[in-house]
Amino acid sequence: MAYWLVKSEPFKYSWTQFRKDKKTFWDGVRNYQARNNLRDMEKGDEVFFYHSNEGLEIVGIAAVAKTHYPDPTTPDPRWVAVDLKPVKTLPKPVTLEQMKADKRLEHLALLRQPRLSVSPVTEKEWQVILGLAGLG
DNA sequence: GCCAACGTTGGC
DNA sequence: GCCAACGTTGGC
Repeated sequence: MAYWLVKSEPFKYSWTQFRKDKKTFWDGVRNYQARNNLRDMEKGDEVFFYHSNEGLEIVGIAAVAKTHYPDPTTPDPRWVAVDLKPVKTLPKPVTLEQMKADKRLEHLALLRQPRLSVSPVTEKEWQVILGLAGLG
């Protein structure tokens, strides 16, 4: 069981929309590191859903519903997609500011590589963020 | 295989 | 809307 974090611009695809859809394809990733992370996802892995540009906060938790398959949005075989389903909305969203301010999260991949759209989260970091979200 | 140019992302 | 950071592309 591993933990991840995905980013989405709320204008493009928001958490609210995701909850309504009950499920989504996580596609359109065009970065090798992010792609490798997608490929490493196992069914049941949990994933923080982060709003970039607008909000700048983790708003919910999703889970991997289906492991990687070829990205249907491109004929290029290099890229993959996964299916995600929403698990729960955070009682208190965790902002980027909060995470930056927390010494325990200084190695968080999101903070070190802000441009990576799919990044790993360690179990320790996961627990810290759950705590900040009011789920500790 | 290197490196400059360019495009994209995302925080501010 | 700007700009810095970084990944990718393409010429040599």
